[in-house]
Amino acid sequence: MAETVTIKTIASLLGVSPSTVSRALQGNPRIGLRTRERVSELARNLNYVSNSAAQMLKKNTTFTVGIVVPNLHEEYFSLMIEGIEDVLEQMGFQAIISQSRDNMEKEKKAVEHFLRARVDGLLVSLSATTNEYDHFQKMERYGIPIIFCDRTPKGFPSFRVRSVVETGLKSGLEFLHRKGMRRIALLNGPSYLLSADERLNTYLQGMYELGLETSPAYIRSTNLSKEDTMAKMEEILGLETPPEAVIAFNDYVALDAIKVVRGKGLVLNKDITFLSFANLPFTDSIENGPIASVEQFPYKIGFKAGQLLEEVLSGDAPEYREELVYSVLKIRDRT
Amino acid sequence: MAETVTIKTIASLLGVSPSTVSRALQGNPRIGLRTRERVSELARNLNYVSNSAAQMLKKNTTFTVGIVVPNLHEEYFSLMIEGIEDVLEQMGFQAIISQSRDNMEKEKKAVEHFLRARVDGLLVSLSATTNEYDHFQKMERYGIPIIFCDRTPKGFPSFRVRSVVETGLKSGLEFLHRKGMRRIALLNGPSYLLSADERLNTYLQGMYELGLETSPAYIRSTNLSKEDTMAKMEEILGLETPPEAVIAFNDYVALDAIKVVRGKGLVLNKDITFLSFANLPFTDSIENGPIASVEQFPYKIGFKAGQLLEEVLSGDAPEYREELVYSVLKIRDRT
DNA sequence: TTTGCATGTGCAAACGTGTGCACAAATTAA
DNA sequence: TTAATTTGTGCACACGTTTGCACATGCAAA
Repeated sequence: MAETVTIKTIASLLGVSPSTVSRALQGNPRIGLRTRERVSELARNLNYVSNSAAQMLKKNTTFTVGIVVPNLHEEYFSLMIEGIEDVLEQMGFQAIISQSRDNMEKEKKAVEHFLRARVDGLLVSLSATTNEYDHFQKMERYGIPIIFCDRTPKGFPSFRVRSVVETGLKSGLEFLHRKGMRRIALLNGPSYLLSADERLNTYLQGMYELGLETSPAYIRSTNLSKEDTMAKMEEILGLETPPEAVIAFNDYVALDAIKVVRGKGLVLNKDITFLSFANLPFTDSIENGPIASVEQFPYKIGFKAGQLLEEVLSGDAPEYREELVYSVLKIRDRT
Repeated sequence: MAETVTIKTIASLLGVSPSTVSRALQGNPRIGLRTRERVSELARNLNYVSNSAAQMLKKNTTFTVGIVVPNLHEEYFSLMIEGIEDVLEQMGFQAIISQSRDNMEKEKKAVEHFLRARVDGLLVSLSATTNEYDHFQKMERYGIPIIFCDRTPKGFPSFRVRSVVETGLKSGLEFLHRKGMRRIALLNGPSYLLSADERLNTYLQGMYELGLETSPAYIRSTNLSKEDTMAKMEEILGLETPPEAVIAFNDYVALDAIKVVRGKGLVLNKDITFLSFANLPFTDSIENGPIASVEQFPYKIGFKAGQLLEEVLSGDAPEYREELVYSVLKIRDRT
């Protein structure tokens, strides 16, 4: 309908120059009070909104940061995003979000888009299939800082905020041990995720410290798809001596694995017990769900990541750094 | 680190003019093959990425659309987003997402940001607290089309894609009736949402058609916060003759309401039965959850909204239009 | 009177990219 | 030979905004 109104429109309508309008809108004290008021009133009436592309071109900053997460439906990530947004808001920054759907190509496209848009910073939780980091190097070559959140890359020096699984998982193993369980399996995530690595190492060390035996047959990794998770759970249950407890990579993996258990007519928390990660709000409502969860505080991870970005942007973080958020075991009542 | 590389960098390095580089990168056939190849090779080596702000300024288009949803953690919305993204992707558009957290002020800020960024279109699911539409009018005055998805405004003419609750809900009422239930309550959403309106009207009409009595005491609306939902459910259970069944605005409301029921020591699907909307994947795993759900096909809603936007952008949709997606009842096995 | 200093405004260039037009060189047609 | 055409490239301006600098006016101090 109406033509887009620019600073020039206002200028010619008021018989002043565009520069005066620009300064008036910025509240520059060198512009007379009367002019300033006339400008801002007309701007309001015409619904003037500045063109951020033009501003960006001049100022070389966008006050915008990009967020790339594997998906949006996992509450874990949306809580993380809320943590990030809460920091950004008080910095006066806007967040724009993209999901990679755990697909490296989509992740690359999203990153490329953000680079073209010249965001001031990037916060990333890696897609499960990402095994190249060229797209991130490109960003850094353009001087755009990247903070990796929780799903951090292996062997790629960077700023990162990570959840420490060790604290919560060791408590979990001790808890299962106290319950009398000895055969404990690990249904892990893909091996190229640091978080999967950490779970595995902690599991091995924890089992060793408790004097429990481990076996390669008890350790499986899923690519996080429902199909693969169910297949791997089948394998675990098909063993001559199946485990008494399974530690699942996260609640979603636990849910998919539980489907297999139910399908076989086994009784949860009796024939087999689950312990999981990422304490989702709705897991309380699941019939005989995981007996305990390792809470990782995703909101806090996002919040710290936002703060770290703020530091980096203000030049206070000269060196790559890693921030840690310690996990805690939450035991559920399953009587 | 490295300076940002522009078209000029490449031009001076190659001893040609910026315009030649620009044309070469666009594959303009007027540029000689040799030059074209030299340019694109150097561009690749320097990791050149075009500055979309500059492009936008010239071409007055961004190939970007904004999405504003109340929140990201409800799978309903993230599925809708996936539907939208799948259309946009094949159009060669990028989606950028913002959440309003059901807060009108945040919604306004997000919309304003998208206006400044001059997105080519906007897809919106209204925040639950939105009761003014000035920010949307502003967008339209700038010629940016808006498609409302599912949470559509009342009394504000617009393009919209809406779920039709009638089909699924009437089947639901008949289903409860066949199960022998007569006292059926409605725990509705906020009255300014069209979807709440439609649930109410369908409920009233359906009850009438089945010859069942209705009473104002059986009709409550929550603002969707956990606290309010629980309070309203308390009210319903506190009645002299509480209902045999409750129709909840959606699965989240049902979950919160179910907490109250459990807290009172009542037995689900015996003392009181729930029927709900928005068939979330995890509701299957809830102990004695809703006996049936009205499936609204959020992915389809998003997909249709994307297609409608495509039409509008290509000028094929001169008039405001409403697309409907019909709901269906999904009955769960609760033996 | 000149000088100095606010006060308020405009000019012009710049950010990175795209494009109409002109033009030079090479080729072909007459 | 000259004229017409093709092929390849550059100039200059535009998009909307910001900003260093100049300048014009008014007014007080020297």
